[in-house]
Amino acid sequence: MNALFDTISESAVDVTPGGHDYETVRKVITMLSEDYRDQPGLETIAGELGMSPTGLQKTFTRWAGLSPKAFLQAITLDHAKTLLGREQLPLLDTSYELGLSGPGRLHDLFVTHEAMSPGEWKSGGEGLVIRHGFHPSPFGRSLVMITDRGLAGVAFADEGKEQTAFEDMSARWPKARYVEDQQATAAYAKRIFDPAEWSSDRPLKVVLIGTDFQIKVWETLLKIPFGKAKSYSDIAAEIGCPKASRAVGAAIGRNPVSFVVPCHRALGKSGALTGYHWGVTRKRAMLGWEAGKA
DNA sequence: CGCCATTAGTGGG
DNA sequence: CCCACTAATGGCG
Repeated sequence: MNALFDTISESAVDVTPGGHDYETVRKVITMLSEDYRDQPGLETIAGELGMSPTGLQKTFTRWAGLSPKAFLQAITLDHAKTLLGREQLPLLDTSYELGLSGPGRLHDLFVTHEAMSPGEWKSGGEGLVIRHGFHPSPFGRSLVMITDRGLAGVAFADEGKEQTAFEDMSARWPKARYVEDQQATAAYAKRIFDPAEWSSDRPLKVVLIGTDFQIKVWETLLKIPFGKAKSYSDIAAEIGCPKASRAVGAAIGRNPVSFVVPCHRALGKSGALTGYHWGVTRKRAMLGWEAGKA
């Protein structure tokens, strides 16, 4: 189908250069979110996109692991509420102490993290060398940033907006030295977006650069298992600041390592998506995608 | 009831 | 001052 298969091959997810599948999915999600009152059918949507219903069906299933109908089900408010329901995590979880995300679920992205202290990054990343590159992902083009201590940033850009994403990220550590190095970041991209690469044997090293409060919030996000979600207020309670849910939201919004630190798994108490730094549509896509793999 | 819109309280940066 | 929150309140089918 696509002759230009790149380094990330043989996966069920959309890893085609340019993230073509995601582009289709993004449009569908946008349409559904706008017209959710009058439930456009598969035919209508396909028509709008200039695709055949079967073609759309195929693209969808390849991307999400779900039929469009099931996907629609997976991104409703109702489903989001289900993600929030039940299941309290033990407050002191062993895997958390080890810095692993999630209690041993087979297909989860295992992460070891290290916090960079305020003193170290306060200078705006002075002395820090950050290598970066863009790569296709199931959620559009992703910008991956690494230091010699591990992964430091993951961002997303729609077609043609790469520069914006880069500026957004580099503004966070204005004094760091930025070096383009696609070769180095490609390995990370592959690890991050292909579930087949997720394994506890070979944890992904992440360096979290933020304030104490932010780090606490991000660590809490890392404990939310794949395919689940928590409300901002749950997270606030868990870090011992039950009234700070709004501040939690702000901290989550500053998470520099999107997707890896699963900020898309934070929802409003009602199940509403409420916001996402790289666009609520992308958040909806991530939750739907996880629903298809969970 | 249920679904908005508005408001006040809130804590971190 | 800004903000990816939330519970309470009041209006309107």
